[in-house]
Amino acid sequence: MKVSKDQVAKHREQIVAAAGRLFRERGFDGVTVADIMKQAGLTHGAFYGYFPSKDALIAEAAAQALVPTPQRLPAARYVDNYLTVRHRDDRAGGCIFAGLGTEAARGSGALRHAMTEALRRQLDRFAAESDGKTDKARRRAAIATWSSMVGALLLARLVDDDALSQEVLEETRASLPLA
Amino acid sequence: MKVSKDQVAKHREQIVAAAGRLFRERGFDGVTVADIMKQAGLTHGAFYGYFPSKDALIAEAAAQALVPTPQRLPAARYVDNYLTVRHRDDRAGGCIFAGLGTEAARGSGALRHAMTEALRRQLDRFAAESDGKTDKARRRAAIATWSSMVGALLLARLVDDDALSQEVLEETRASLPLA
DNA sequence: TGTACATCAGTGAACGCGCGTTCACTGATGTAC
DNA sequence: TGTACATCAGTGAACGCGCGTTCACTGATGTAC
Repeated sequence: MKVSKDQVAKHREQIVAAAGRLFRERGFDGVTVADIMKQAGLTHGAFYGYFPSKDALIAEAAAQALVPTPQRLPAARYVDNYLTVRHRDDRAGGCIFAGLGTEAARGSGALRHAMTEALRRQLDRFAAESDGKTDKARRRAAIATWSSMVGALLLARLVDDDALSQEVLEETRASLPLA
Repeated sequence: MKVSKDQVAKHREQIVAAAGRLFRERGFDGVTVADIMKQAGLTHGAFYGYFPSKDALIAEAAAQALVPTPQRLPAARYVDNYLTVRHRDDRAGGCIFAGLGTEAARGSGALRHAMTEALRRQLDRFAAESDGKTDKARRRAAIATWSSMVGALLLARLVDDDALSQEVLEETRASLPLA
């Protein structure tokens, strides 16, 4: 049955939000359109009224999950929260780079573009809060910091030994100038 | 038709090698059993004479791709080779952590275990060649270095802007003590 | 060494399932008067 | 404001395809004599 315009807008948000969480939790190929629609409280048939394809939703869900949070923590606090067991275990709500990075590298142009723009924002932000002397030094610190963070979280999630996993998080955090 | 024991051993190696390359290139879900068998010069039906399932092959192909190369480069040279455009563009022959890491984190126990053991070897190796003063400092440097490398290569492959991609590789390399 | 036969690696058709996607239909919305 | 009707969001069955996996069969291997 037809539904009010408000409901349509709400449903669209629910679909994108459900997709963002499910994709991060299970990977792009581990989630079906029907899974997403069910989590959004609809049936799978309604999907194609909102998006032309699963790929289109992937790009939009990723872009949505990459918008900066309104309250910008200082970079140092951001880093501290990032390299934690809590973040490691919150795949559905966690960083997309560390959660879907290797799959996204083989993804659509739209997806890769959204992630590239998010990476630029992240590097600009870290560079601005770095305490290097030159622009070049600050930018280098930002790149090195972000690479470490993404790599460490990926490794911490991959490993099947909790002690090693925590060690990776802790030692990486301890090695970062910002933290 | 039946085939000699030598051929069987050769075929097994070809299957594992083809799988290792194809999985890294296209992801675990982007490659079919038939794709792998074709690349190994056989038909798909023969697959289950070698492995009980695709998952079992995934674990074995990853373990195989993770065995250390016989000639061990000094860590500094390894790092220099790792953070290059050549490695970035050689997905099929490149590092599994940066090529399949986020998918592997959702993979089977056998796969994650193989990657965990490979990570331990890598960290031990880097720590041994680090020039920190204490064991703790050397280990921290090894973890920080490897996290940066994996993260940087992942980001360099993900990005859709070649200049930014190369910048990530170069600035990460420049920030590493070992290089 | 040569021969007969049991073994078994490989082939390719087939199965069953789940996925992305389509579509005829339903019934609530919201507009025109 | 109330009523009639066109619109269209949502439903759920269905489609078509590709995948992992199975299996009856083939014919080369390698063993027993």
